[in-house]
Amino acid sequence: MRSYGQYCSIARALDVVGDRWTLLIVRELLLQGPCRFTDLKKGLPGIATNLLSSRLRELEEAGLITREDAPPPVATALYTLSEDGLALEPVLKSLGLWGLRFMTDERPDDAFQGRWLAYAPVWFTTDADPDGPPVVIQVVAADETAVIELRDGRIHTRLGHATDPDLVLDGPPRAVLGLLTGVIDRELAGRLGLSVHGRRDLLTRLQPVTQD
Amino acid sequence: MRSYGQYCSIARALDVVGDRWTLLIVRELLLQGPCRFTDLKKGLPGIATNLLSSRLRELEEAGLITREDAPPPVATALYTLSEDGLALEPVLKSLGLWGLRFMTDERPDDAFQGRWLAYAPVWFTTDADPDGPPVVIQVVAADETAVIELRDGRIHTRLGHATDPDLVLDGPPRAVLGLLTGVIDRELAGRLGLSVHGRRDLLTRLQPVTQD
DNA sequence: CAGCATCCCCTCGGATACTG
DNA sequence: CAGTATCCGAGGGGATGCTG
Repeated sequence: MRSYGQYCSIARALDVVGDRWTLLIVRELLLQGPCRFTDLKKGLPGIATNLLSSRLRELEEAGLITREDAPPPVATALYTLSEDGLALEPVLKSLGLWGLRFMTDERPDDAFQGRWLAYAPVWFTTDADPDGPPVVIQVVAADETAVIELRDGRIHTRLGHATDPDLVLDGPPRAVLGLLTGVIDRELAGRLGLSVHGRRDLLTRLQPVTQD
Repeated sequence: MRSYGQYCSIARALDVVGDRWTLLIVRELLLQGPCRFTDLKKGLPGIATNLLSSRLRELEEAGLITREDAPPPVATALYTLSEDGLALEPVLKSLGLWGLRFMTDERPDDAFQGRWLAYAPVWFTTDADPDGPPVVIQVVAADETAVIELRDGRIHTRLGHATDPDLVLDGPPRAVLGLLTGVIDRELAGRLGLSVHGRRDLLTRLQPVTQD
């Protein structure tokens, strides 16, 4: 990216991560941890391979990622976020929190991945009753499944299925994620096709975080 | 900007503000308040006028700014951040905080403006002794002057000169801003050409903020 | 002079094909 | 699997011109 040529930390940050795709590559590395080329490509539907390889080179030159040859079982290059790269997490959080306001716009062709189902509750919600009993929520959206666990005031998520969840949410991504992140209410979620089974009272445990 | 086509709030945020110059336009509107076309152009050295006008149109369509015809004394259009636009402040703060790590790189041709001297302390530092006595610091860098006032735990800045400041910092932007934001120490600032007059002990009052 | 629109040129991004 | 090579169109930068 051409430099903005301004002695301002925002402009200098954008000199490094302002290129198209760059912040989404960092998102993938934050969500998945160290990745191979193909892992990144899968997580970034639509990116051209030449762009991905050139962005990875630029990120390495800027010191945001390191490229290592993985040990024998894998035998391929692994891209890992450096300390400077990991430090972008608050930037992606605030950007994603701001972007929630656009998640209700209907764009049926948008790609959707289970990982995005998993990180949203962790980054954008808090447990309203941190001292309350543990809760296990199963979420299903667009053939992707994830488990949200509330325990000790922390929110954990993982892909896959839960055994005996307290609450099950199933529906299109807009309905499930919209309700979880608080951008739509339960009534609208229902009209968008959300089905809820189990202890729906537990939904109040998840509260949208407020910025700063 | 071409959409990323992902149902992810980070990707959707970048669909709106990921274009080149867009976030810097928002920065100007946050720092200056409502602006005329020419105010923005002055604050964004290097932007082409056609790009500025097209970005302003896109920002208006996205609902981030409003365009109003100013009352008679000005008789020109005024661009103002909407609520959604103002909500980008935490994004710019976290981005700028992250970008501080690049402010020590020497790039002599970078443009520098007094406003950037003023916002850095407000966004990136806190008063380490909020109950301490009020402090007035005069900063001078690259012919730009600003006043930093610490009072009641708050940090205020304005462009211009102070009468009888407690402390005066004068030097190249890298030295002044680097020291204020904590990315370089006093010794290095001195070697970069910083001159300090007055109560240099007051410098400890300004502490870099930590992210999240 | 403020606020664009137009032009040219060149870089960048996107899609596809191809290789170690 | 992990990229590189290539082509083409879109977008950015810069200069200039137009309109009130």
